[in-house]
Amino acid sequence: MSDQEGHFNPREVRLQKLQHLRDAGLDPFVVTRFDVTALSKDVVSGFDRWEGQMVRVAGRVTAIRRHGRAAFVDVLDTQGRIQTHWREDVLGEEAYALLDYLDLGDFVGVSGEVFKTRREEVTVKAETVKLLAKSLRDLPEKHHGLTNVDLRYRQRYLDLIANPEVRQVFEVRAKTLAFIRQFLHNRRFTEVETPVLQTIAGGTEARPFETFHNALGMPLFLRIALELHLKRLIVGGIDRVYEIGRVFRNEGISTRHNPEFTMLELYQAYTDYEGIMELVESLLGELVQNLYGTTDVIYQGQTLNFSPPYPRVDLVERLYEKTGVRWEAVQTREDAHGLARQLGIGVDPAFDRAQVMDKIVGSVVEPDLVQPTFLWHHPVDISPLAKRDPSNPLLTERFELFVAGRELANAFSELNDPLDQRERFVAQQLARAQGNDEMPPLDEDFLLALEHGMPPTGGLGLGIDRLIMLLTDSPSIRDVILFPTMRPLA
RNA sequence: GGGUCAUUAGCUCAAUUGGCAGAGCAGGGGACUCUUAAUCCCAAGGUUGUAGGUUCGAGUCCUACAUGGCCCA
Repeated sequence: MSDQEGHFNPREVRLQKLQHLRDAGLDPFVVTRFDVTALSKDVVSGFDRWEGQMVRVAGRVTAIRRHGRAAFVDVLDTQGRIQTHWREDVLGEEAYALLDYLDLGDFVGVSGEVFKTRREEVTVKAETVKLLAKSLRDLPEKHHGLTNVDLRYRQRYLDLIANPEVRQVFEVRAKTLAFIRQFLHNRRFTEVETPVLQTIAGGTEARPFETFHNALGMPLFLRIALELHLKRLIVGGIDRVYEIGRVFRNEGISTRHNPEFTMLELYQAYTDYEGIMELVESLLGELVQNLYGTTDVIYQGQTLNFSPPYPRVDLVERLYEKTGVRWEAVQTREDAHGLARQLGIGVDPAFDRAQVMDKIVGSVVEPDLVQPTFLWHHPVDISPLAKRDPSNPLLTERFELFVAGRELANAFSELNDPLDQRERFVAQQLARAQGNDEMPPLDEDFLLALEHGMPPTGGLGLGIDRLIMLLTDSPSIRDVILFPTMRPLA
């Protein structure tokens, strides 16, 4: 490089280096493979077995420390960092000169013997070096890494390079999903995939995303839940069925909400909500034990113990203890808004009675539920898909699992009475007609399935992203989603 | 949707009361064969998010907009 070239920006300098390499017949982009025989962490932690062995390592260059006719080059591979030592007298002048055209961020393949430096660092003594890909852009700053939150999400690949702990979060996510699949397989569950594009997006209350199918000439909606299709499969005789899938809700974005997120829903015939409780407790207890070798997880400074059984808290009773008001006393929409006002809880004036009561429970009951706790026996008026409690038809056989004050799972004995289900759907249509656009339209096709007969069934929905947040001590849902929804830059 | 904070070199950050925009890392030139935040010398790098306004003078004060964080709904 001549003095004159010093004022070019980093990308131009790198382009010039690339051109020089191409001119010299060393175009990195024509290389198609490099047979890797060792990974960084394996070699570093198992040095006794690797000492003196020839290895071929490959990865991204993250640091170059030149000392005249020798240099240390740090290589980052999928497991971590390993140091390589390049010496002119070993590599030869020509090969060593590659250093003049090497930049941080480039990919190299290095082969050589494993040894330890005087400072006891496990190192590969480079005997051949090969540039495998050139990077035209700077890596994030080496001391502080990439801290700009916006850029971390937009350019997650840089986040993964600069912040090793990010990788760990997504490894835990992958292990968790694998564990759940194995756990459910052991319990004879079948994994299925059901439509994302639906003519009616039901199964819960939420505004859907709308799209359009050109050939059919009709609007379609992205699913907001997995529920109604999985129950159709219970009708069809798949007695234990589950799906882990993306659902989409057209709502605000926050540290706990991303417009698309991942749900586990499972349905097991011939059991009820108490059978599902046992399943959830076992699943979470074994999962945490499997991941961390203990049933304790520290989340935002609080130690959460996932070993079963979890306490059961009766929703109506707890609300009474906290407010002195019985659920049955709140008869009308006005009563509910009055109670919210009295408790100092701000609610959308357009909310109907059920929405307000949901909000009140969320404010006075749920924040106390730090350790894994089942909140159960929800009133039927906020549980349109749950079976009634035979001993009290105003309540349902339903539970929600709370951890760290947040809802993690929702489950119930599934309503399988097609006539009762129709009545509840019809009631929803009334709310829909009054302007509640979170209410799904009546799903006649689902009712038809129910009329063919659905066995008694326990069902569960569990938010995977929130579970991963708890397991990885992540304060924001965006920390557990690789590419969270972002507004594009102009 | 509301409030609030932030946006300065490729990256991470400074800049007193409104008074010459600076450093570290990365990049460029040079020295150096066991360094690891390598070290040493030299030079370069800026439309301070965008558009307006106030002022003799704006990174700093005002307005709008853009993007993001946090809190609330």
